[in-house]
Amino acid sequence: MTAQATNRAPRRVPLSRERVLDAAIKLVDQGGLGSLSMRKLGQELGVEAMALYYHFANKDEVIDGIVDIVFSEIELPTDGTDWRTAMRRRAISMRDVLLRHRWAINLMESRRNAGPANLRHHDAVIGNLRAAGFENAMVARAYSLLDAYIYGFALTKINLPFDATEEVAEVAQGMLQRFPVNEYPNLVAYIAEHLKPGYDYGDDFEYGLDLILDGLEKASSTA
Amino acid sequence: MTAQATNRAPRRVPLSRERVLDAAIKLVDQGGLGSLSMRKLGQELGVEAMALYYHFANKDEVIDGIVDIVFSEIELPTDGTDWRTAMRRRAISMRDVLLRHRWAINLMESRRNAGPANLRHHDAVIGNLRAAGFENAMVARAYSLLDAYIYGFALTKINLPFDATEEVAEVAQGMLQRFPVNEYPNLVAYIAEHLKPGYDYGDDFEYGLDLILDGLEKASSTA
DNA sequence: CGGCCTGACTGTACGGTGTAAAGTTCGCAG
DNA sequence: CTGCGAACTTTACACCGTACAGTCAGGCCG
Repeated sequence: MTAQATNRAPRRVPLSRERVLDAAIKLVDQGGLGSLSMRKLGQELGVEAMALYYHFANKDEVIDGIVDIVFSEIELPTDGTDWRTAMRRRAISMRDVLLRHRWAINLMESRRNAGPANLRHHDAVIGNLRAAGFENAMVARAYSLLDAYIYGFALTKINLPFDATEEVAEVAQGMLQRFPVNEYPNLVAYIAEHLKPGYDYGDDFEYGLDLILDGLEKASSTA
Repeated sequence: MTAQATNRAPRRVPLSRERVLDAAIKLVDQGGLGSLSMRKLGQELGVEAMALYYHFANKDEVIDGIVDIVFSEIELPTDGTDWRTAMRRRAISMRDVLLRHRWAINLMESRRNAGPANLRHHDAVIGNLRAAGFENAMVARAYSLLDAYIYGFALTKINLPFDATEEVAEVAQGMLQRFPVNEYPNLVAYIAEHLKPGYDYGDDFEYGLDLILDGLEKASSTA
């Protein structure tokens, strides 16, 4: 039972891409992309920063990795689901994922090295639309429109400089206070009438989503 | 005619917020947000980095400034224009502006200190929709939907890791090469059939925009 | 068993970043 | 001429990504 008996474990479990990426996601979910530094990441793993470069070529490769993890969390269309249901579920799942990983939005479509989950996702969506009879031009339009809406919604919602509903009016008022009264009458009226506590900007997501799906359905049936 | 005669101009024209912001926009339009540093900005203006802190509290204030300049470039609805025309023109103008200042998208809705152009923009859009008879809840939905689409489209288009149409297929092929053949059959088929030279992803913007405007029009008329 | 190799990691260093704090210089008011 | 305040510079600090060289344990070969 002495320590050296059973070859007492290598002085430390070696790193792995997976362990590093998990730690990176944790860091970044907490403090945003800005709080992901190689030094902090190393610290989180009990290792010097430079150790990470044994497993990743550079920081970008780490980011590629966590982006693909985010993609893997989005619900894929299952075979045979009709396109409208599949797209609706995907959109809502994607919005949830993006809101859970607020840092990811800017990166999802910008990486030159798409990971397997990313490609799988695109493959499944395109497959579902093609199976539903959409021709290529229509696949492109539908996909572009839906993704733009989902990303854009997540982007605007995440970037809103307030979180809780209660604060909305306050922040808005604060912004306006620095300007002459009645400089922005419509904005003022709108805020006063509409931004009451209880209003959640996020509720409008499904309204817009269904409006878009309606439009696509009509377009695909008359084509 | 000697140099000291007419009080030979202060050793140098002093900085101004405007001059600084112009230089900042120039830097950032060329090399992205990442290439905006206080030192480079100072250098651009023939001044040490710390001189900027006499005119701006910090770098964030500089960014607030250039974001508001971007807002000021978006075409505002003019009084009396019917909402659909106004929204369509605004959307296209906004897309153009965002594509011209690719770095701005992430920042447009995230700044805690909205500038005057930003507020003026919101005021004008809300004013137009209200004048068209949209009630507050509908104003919120329409605005949210349109902005999400515009931002999302700009975001996905800008983030596309290729520029010229010609490259699209190549880049896509490059991504796929690292994976087993037939791992992503739908994606492969789609790329082969649709991403021919000549296809411009950006052309789909107006299709989606009109689909959304159609939906909003129907909703507002049946309300 | 001795020697060596190699996988995994550490140490040190360089040029970059934002910005706090103090020092400098110059035009102008008194 | 004095003094002051606006505008700018100097210096410094803590942090960043990462190049490059060094270290050290475990496994393999003779």
